[in-house]
Amino acid sequence: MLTQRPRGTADIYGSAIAAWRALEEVVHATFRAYHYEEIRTPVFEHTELFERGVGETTDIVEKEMYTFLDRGERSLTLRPEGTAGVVRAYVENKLYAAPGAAKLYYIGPMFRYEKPQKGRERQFHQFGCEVLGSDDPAVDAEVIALNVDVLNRFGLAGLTVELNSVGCPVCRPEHRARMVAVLKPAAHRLCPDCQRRLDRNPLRIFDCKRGCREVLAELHAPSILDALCPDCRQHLAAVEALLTALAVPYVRNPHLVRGLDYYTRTAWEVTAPELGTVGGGGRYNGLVAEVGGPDTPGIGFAVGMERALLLRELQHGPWPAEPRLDLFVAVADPSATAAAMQMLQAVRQAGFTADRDYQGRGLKAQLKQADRLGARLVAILGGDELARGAATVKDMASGEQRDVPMDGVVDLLRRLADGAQI
RNA sequence: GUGAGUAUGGCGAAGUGGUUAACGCACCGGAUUGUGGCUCCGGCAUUCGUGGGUUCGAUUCCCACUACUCACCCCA
Repeated sequence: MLTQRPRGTADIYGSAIAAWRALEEVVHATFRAYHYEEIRTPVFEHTELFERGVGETTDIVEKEMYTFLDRGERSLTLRPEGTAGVVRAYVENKLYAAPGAAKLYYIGPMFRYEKPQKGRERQFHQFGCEVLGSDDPAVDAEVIALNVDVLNRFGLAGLTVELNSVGCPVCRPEHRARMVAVLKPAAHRLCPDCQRRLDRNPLRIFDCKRGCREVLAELHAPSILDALCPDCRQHLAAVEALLTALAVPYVRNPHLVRGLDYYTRTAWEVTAPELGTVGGGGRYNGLVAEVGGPDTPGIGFAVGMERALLLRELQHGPWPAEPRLDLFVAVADPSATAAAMQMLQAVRQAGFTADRDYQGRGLKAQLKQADRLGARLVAILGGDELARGAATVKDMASGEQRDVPMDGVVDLLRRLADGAQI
């Protein structure tokens, strides 16, 4: 146990880091282009925030939260998703007082107590955004376009936007009641999972893979799209028209249900054939009021970063190796240690990457190491060089070597960087 | 929460109820004095996830536990 990470967590290091940083850079650059501001909220919040904000009956709240008491007997929970914390911060800091809609994005770790499998961990990472203060369908369309754009910028292809409307407090309860009324008498014909869904989330039965859909068809169970109220219907139509205008390809999926209770109207998922869901989002017009703020419409999405990275690797293979080392300093004699360190520091401070051996290995082994590290140049420093006041500098690609004054190595590197030959 | 599979050196991977647990890669050292990539030679698991049991004897058989992987559920 002592040397084993907790289940469902990962150490991210080595060759994986480059891919992570690249993704993070794409995220920041994309949100900057759309004029979003980053917000960093705590990784833990009061448990009630998630209970209210995510929904008491969701899987997340019922069985997936990392909840603990702190020393002051407060119940705190490691955030299982990003929206609740951002909405809380929006209300607490009165960001609604600023003119216009608030456009916020976040990036960071989330925590859910789940059984790990491919693309699913207990500590995972999401980036996402929230737009608070506008009910304009143009915002829906822009946020969906942004959701796709950021993934495309990361090099992901073949993504599909699945789009649906889950209605609003006016039309959803009605639809739900009609579904239950139709299905309840036939409950015994549904699979055990769907019998539970009937009470919890009847819309999900449309997604059943075990034949329950046939029962739905036979009973003419109502589709949510047919049950939408005029306002919701109009909103959806406007969003679709704008997506088309933006050339964002999407498919309607009337069975798409977002897991969290706070969603209203627009709901979507971005999926990849290789992996399934990479990200998803929706509108949540009741959430801000639910957590005690002014009645404010909102919309947002989240993308699973592990999944984006996984997909990137499936589509393009392993991330290319890190850039090579500009200079390796081989210490051929301990008496040259100080001179070697001076050279290293000078080269590093000039903006190049440089390294040496710390194991006290022989010159041969140091050259071998330099080769493995992909060093462009190796500077050999020993008794001879000290006496001469010049390092023996070897070009590892050509094998040629020549004497270079101790303080001339930076200059040489600069010339090489400009394309000169050694 | 349900189901299935797997656990052998840094990594990959053979193997058998019984003296010294293959092999490949990596790593370390050497093959001329202070010089890499190729080649050659040598070194590198008192030990086979952990704990029990069966047995004269178990890494190989049984049980439990733990971890990992995959699927379901759900989701990112």
